[in-house]
Amino acid sequence: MSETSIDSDRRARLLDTALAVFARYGFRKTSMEEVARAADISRQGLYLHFRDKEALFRAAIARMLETGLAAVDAELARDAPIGPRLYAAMKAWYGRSVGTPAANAEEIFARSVALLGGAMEAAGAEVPRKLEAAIAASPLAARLAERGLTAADAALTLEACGLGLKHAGLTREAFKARLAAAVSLAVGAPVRPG
Amino acid sequence: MSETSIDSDRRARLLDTALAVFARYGFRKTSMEEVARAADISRQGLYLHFRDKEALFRAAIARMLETGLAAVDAELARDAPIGPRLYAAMKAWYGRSVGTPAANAEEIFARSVALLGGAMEAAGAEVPRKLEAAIAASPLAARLAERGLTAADAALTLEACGLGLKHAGLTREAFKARLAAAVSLAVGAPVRPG
DNA sequence: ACTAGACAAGTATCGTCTCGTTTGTCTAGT
DNA sequence: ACTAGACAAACGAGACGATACTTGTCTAGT
Repeated sequence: MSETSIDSDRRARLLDTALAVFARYGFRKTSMEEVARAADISRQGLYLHFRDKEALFRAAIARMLETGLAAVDAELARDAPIGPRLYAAMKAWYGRSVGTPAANAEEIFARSVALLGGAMEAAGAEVPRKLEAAIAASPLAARLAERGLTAADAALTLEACGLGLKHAGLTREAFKARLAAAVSLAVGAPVRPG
Repeated sequence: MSETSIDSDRRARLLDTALAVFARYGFRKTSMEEVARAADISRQGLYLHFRDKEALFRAAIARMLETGLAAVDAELARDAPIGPRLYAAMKAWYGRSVGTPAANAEEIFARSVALLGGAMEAAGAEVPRKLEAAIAASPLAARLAERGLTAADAALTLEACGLGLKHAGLTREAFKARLAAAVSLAVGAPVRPG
C-alpha cells in the first residue's frame, strides 16, 4: 500500500461521495477539487489516500461493484420465497441507477471498463450465476424442470429483463412494477413490488 | 406531394439501400453521393424523389418501422402455437440489427427520434401491445390468469427481455438461443430457436 | 493525519483561420 | 423520368496560438 491507512467507515463514505460526483459529471469533467469539496476534505487529503485520480475512480467503482454484489448475496440469502428474493436482489443490482438522469453514464461505463479491466464484466456476469444458484436451490428448479426448462434459462432471461429495464429510462416506480412482473412470470406466481 | 411519382417497388428498394448506407456510416457521415451510388442512381435523381437528405432519411426509417411492424403482425398471425409465434415475432423485431457491429447505432437512433418525432416511440410501444393481444387470444392467457398474471405482464416482460438481448451485443446465434429461453419461460414450455 | 498555499507541466477550451467536401439548386440535354 | 455538369453557400475537419484550468508534487504548518 502506498496510501496511508484510513478508517474504513470514512473511506467508504469518501468513495460513495466520490462516485456520486463522478456519476454526475463524468470522469473527465470531474476535478479532484470538486470531489474534495463534496467530501469536506482538502484536495491534498485526497492525494494522501489515493495515488491519483484514476486510483480514486477505480476504488470508487470497485466499491460500488463490491457492495452491489454483497447486496445481491444478502437479498438472495434471506429467509423468504424465491420470488421476493429474486426481486429484491435484482432491484438492488439492476435498479441501482434507475431514476437518475445520468447523462454521462456512457463515459463512466467506458472509463470503468478501461480502468478496471475485466472486473467490470466479471461482476456483471456473476449476478446471473448467483440468481441461477438461488433458483437451483429452491423448489422453483423442480417446477421449471417439469416444463423442460433449466435454472440457467430462467437466470439468463431474468438478466436480460434486468438489463432491458435498466436501460429503458423508466421511473423508479415503473421499474419496480415491471421487474416484479418479470419475476412473477419467471417463478409462476405473483410477486409484489416493494 | 412535392416529389414526383415513383414505382412502389423501386422506391422500396431505394429506401432499403439508403437505410443500409445510413446504418453503416451514420446520418452525418453519409453523403447523398454515396447513397446515389449504392442505389445505382444519379445524385440528382435522389433530389427528384426526396426534398432533401432529411426527407430521404425519414422515409427510410419510416419504411423500416413499417415493414418491421408488418413482419410482427405476419408472424403473430401464423397458424402455430403461441410460443413459436411470439419467438418469431420478437426475432423479427428485436433481432433486426443483432450481429451487426453498428458502431454508430446511437447516432442513427438519436437522429431518428429527432426527425421522426413520436413515430419512433409509437412503433416501439406498439410491439408489446401486439404481443399482448396475441397472448390474450391464446390458451396461454388462461394459464397465466391461473397464476394471477395478465397478458400485459407477460408482454411487457418479453419486451424488456427483447430490448435487453438486443443491446447485449450477442452473436446472432446467442441472441436466438436466449430469446427462445425467454419465450419458453413466458409460455411455460420449451420453444426451439429457429 | 491533515490543511494551506504555491509550483511546473500538462491538458481543455476558445476563437479564428484555412481548405476540402457536401448540400441543394440550376440549366441543358436525352 | 432521368442524367450530366456546374454553381454558391454552408459545413466539417484540421491547425494555430492564447488563455484558463487541472494534475500531481513540494514545503511549511497545525
